[in-house]
Amino acid sequence: MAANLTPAELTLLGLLVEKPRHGYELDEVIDARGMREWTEIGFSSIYYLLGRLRDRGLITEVGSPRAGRGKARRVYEPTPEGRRACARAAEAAVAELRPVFPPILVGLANQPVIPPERLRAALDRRAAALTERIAAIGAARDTQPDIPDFVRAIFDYTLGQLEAEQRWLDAYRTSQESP
Amino acid sequence: MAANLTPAELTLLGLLVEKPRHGYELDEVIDARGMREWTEIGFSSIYYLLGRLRDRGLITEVGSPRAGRGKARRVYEPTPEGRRACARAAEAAVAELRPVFPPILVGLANQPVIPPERLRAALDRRAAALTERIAAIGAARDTQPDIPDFVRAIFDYTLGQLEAEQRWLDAYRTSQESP
DNA sequence: TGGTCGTATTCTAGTACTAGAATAGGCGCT
DNA sequence: AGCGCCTATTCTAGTACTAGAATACGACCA
Repeated sequence: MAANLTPAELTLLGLLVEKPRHGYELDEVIDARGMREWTEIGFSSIYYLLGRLRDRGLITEVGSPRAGRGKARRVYEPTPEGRRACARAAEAAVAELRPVFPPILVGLANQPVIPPERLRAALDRRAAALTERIAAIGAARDTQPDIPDFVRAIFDYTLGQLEAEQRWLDAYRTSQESP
Repeated sequence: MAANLTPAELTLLGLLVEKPRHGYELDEVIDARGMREWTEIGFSSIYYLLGRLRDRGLITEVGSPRAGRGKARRVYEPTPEGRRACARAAEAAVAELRPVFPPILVGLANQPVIPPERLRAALDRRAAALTERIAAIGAARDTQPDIPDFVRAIFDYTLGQLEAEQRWLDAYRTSQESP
């Protein structure tokens, strides 16, 4: 049994399950869907990851159509084993509670070394960024017409986390104000 | 100006600002405070990271006391530059809103490939794990007597995130039940 | 005095990943 | 035909990190 897929591998494999694609196209899709930031898949790692998935027998080259000018593309699609691995990995990712601790926690752990006024300013900056991002994500969710159920779930999850952070931050800032 | 510190580097440096320590002791402290999981600092990377911090002039060896039997320890303490870097990095970590996207999002993005009954079971498992962890963290926070303010903040932040996820999960599960 | 125990560090070899340059190769134009 | 152009892939060299084995070395004990 192959080792589990990393989040990045699962992401690419999932896009290939959706439909066969070639490397360059994967890069474009990642951009188009705004997945660049959170998947942390850089351009240069796409071919590398594709190579690994292929070596593990999870995807296979399905043909090399040529589009207008340009070098021949290598289009990949998942093998049956790849489809199974994708479902298994997605299921595991949904079930596994592996809290990911954002850098702010490390920052808070070192809070005593930050001069108080700088700490306050840093918290203010975070609050502003938070408000802005919540608005942006809310807008993205509400303006798009026919979001599939599962995409809406991603928006909602993210918004829930951000709003929880906002509440925490409000409480923490007031508690700092009057010690 | 040195590049920014990674979370792992900031963690170690922060522990050294607290008080001078040697490698083995850092490993013990990380265990004792339950930081192993979320900092993701393995034993074997401690000396590696210490070496890098030293090469960058952020810490310096302060002596090699010997304790009972055993090889000479190398005790490090931060340099003035190291203290500054620590404060700067901690401040940046507090201010910077860099959402960290947990694997569940990748799982949700691939939700359509998961058979419905397996998805439901996976969500159930997550709910159980979530309840358990919330209870454990709540207990840890409330049973310890004199938690410093900033440590309580870390607990509260984490609890807030987990509870938000719990609310989301409840809503999502019921929405799945009756499509 | 020599063995072995416990503590702490260092070394070795390997994996994973990344940035950016180099390359491949057909298309369209003149 | 030949030349530049555009698309897409592949290569090169390096960084970062990790697991686990190997080593160092004084203390303690027979």
